Amino acid sequence: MTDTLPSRTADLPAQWNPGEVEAGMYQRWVEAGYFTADASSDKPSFSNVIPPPNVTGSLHIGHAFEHTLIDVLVRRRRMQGYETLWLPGMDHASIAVHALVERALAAEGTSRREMGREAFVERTWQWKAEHGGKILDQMRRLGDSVDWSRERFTMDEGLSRAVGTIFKRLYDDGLIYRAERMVNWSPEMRSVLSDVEVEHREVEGELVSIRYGDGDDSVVVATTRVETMLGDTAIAVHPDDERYTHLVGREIELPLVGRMIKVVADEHVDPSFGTGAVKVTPAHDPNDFEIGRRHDLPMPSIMDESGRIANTGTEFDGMDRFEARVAVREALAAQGRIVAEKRPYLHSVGHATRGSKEPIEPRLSLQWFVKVAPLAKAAGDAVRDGRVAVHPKELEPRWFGWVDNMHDWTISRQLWWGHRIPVWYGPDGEMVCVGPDEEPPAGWTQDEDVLDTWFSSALWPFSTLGWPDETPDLAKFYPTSVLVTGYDILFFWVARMMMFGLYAMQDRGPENAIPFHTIALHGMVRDQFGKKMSKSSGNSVDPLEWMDRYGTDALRFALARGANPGTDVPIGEDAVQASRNFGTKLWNATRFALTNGASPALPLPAAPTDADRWILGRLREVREQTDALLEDFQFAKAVEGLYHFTWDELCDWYVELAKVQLRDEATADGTRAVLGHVLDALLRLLHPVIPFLTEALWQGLTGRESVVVADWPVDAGVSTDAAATARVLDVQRLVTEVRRFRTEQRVPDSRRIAARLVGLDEAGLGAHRAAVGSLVRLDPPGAQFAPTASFEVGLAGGTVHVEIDTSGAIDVAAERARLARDLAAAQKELDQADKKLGNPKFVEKAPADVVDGIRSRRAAAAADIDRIEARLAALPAS
RNA sequence: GGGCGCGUAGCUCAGCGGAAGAGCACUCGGCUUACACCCGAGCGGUCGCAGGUUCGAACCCUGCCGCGCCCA
Repeated sequence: MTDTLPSRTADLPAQWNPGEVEAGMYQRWVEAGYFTADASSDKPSFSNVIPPPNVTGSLHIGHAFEHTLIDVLVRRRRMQGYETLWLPGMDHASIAVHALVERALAAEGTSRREMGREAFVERTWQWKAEHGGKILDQMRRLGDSVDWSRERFTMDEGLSRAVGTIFKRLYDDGLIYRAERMVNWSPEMRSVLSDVEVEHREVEGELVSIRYGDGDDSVVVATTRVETMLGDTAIAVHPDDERYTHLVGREIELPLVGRMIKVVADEHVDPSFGTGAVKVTPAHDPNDFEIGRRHDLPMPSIMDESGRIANTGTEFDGMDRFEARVAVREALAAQGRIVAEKRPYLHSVGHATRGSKEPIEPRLSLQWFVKVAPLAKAAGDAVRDGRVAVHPKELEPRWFGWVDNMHDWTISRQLWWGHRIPVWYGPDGEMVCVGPDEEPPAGWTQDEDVLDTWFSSALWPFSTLGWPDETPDLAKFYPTSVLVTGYDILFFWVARMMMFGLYAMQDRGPENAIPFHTIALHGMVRDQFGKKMSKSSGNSVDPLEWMDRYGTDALRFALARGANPGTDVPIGEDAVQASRNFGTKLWNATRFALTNGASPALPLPAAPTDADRWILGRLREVREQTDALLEDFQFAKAVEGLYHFTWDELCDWYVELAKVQLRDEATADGTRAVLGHVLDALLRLLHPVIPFLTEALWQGLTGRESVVVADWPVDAGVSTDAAATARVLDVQRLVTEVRRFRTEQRVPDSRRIAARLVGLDEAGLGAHRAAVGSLVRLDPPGAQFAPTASFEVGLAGGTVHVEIDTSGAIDVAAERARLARDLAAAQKELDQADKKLGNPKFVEKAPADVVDGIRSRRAAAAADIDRIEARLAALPAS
């Protein structure tokens, strides 16, 4: 009886109302200091940095996904006794912020150039204070167990110092250089972009064929960017192309401009494309630039930084590039020089992925670069020699494909929001790189440009820990343990973090220079049909809405449950709802347990029942499996396993069996202990995934402070009992068969019917008579028991003969149909087994255990057939 | 054009050499004293196609068809 154990259900509301509880619960966790790391701790460390979100950003489903995975890892390690640090923060998103602030300025009728650098930067800080960092509050709603006391921003003083320090080192080592190169230019931002900030897309343009020169000395070339002809300095043909041999070395007049340009022979020209002759604009096309270098051609720039035609001395000067494209074509047409036009013509054009999204313009420009070859090689080697693991391993080729073929990285940006390049120029063109503690020579001027945001993000795993100073944090938490991020941005900051980490920390030796031991890659969140989410297709979702509707835990559970390593995660509202339902199920099961006096504080029974032994054994297996899967970043399988255990085993079977055991004084206390013990462990195992719900339930169950800082479940010394498990499985099989019979015979679920179970003792299930009766609502046979139907159920322990009084005639046709289905299944089984066993090569070559398995399956099938046929024969004719 | 990957139940996906699985959806029956956000029972698949290896192939190999992504 429950007399000695006060019911604690009173502590637990009948329903879980996440919206009312989550925020307060999170605040308590933060105030209790659970998430604050201690660098002086003796515990082993588990640290990771959040891949810094953009200061302009707000939480989207991809963040929710990534943060859920990280939080699962972090919360588990915390419970396992690690000194955990999950460090939050943001990057300053130079281009995105510029786009925002400049748009606001334009609306006010001014511009950054008008207001000047200092005022602009001030204005931008103000913008950040007012609007930046929405995502940080949203992280609180998600339950991220981050250490807010260590929050960082890439423009913080300390992090800026790190930027200056590494720039100086790289510069002094010759790994940063300034050069005039063909770059991706954004006329709208008036800045260069790096290769990874440009995305090539197929667009409909035009292909215009133009005749240069006249008569026998003329050549036809084709282009999609007609306006660039103003900057042509040559025509190139393949050296073996006999059509043009007579022209090579001669000069042809460039239409509209009047300049004489050379015809050059170059191996890289594809003679089969178009006319086999190409116009060469060295200052405005990467391929042409290379041709220009090989043939020492002039490289006049014909466009200014905002994409307007300039310095051609033609009427087109001052026109925008797209305007000029039309005007130049029309002018050429007027001269009869247009030979052909294809429109629309599908071709690939680079577009800015940040800020403006406009087509980028290849442009010759003086910029700062990082010489990546040695750094990228080190980044590749770290994975090659196993110092850094990539999970899942299948994505390693993607990593190598990138770092082994990396181009030099353009790090200067013609922007003001960011870290200004620490190079100063003297009056006579001298140049000096000034370190953080150094003073520039008087009268010298600093480079105008700022650094790419990723230059500072690349330092994130150590700049946030205090580098370049040798801080306790750095000593304790670097290298970080794992970087969880999407495979789609492996090239963005992950590669850069690796390069800079290995470089900056090289004094620590190869093992300890790495920024993280493991790169765990996840996929992208897609809609429920597997389609990419995007604003334009209208299928993107707001995670906050789902959190409002179903609670944070439901969202986290749904996301984690879909997280197979490195693959995309389709998710729809259905999945979130199903996860909410799971939480409710767990809630109700715990309430049931509490109502019945369950407690983990009770001693496990000295003489556990089969059901006790079974569920404790299963708990052990599930715990071990969960551990193994989480160690391998297999979130989906881990969560799925816990879902199955909770719902299909604990709730569907153990709780139902427990109801019987609780009615019996001999087993009641043991059941309370087992229920309490299993739920205690289960709630801990689930806590990293659904922190809020488990906290409420666990506190209710244990009366203790918080599951956040509870110990991760370990071996309780209970091993799986094979015999007890077999008996429980037999009970399940028997119960299911009787339920099936009841359903087919249309006996209402609520109606209790009398039945006799013959052979139960012989099958080893004597102790489960009451349980079976309870689970299928059977009454013991009374004095007047007169069965109207009977059937046999073959179990591992023996055959049980079920006699049932259905209080009337049975539906013979339904029973016959049921038996026929069973017979067909058994017959198929028998045939398959016979076929295998009839093959001498199978018996000879297959492993003995496989052959034995088939033999016993055959025997079982044969027995089933005999039984079913006998039963069919005994049925009255219908 | 080069590389990587994927085609398994209506949908989304596990399984990757020895009895075809899950969630959701669907059908039928149930307010059975934790839970109708639930319970019980069910329906549903020549595992893209064609060859090959093997005693045995959804799983390994080859080719083809279809679909993604990354890099040119």
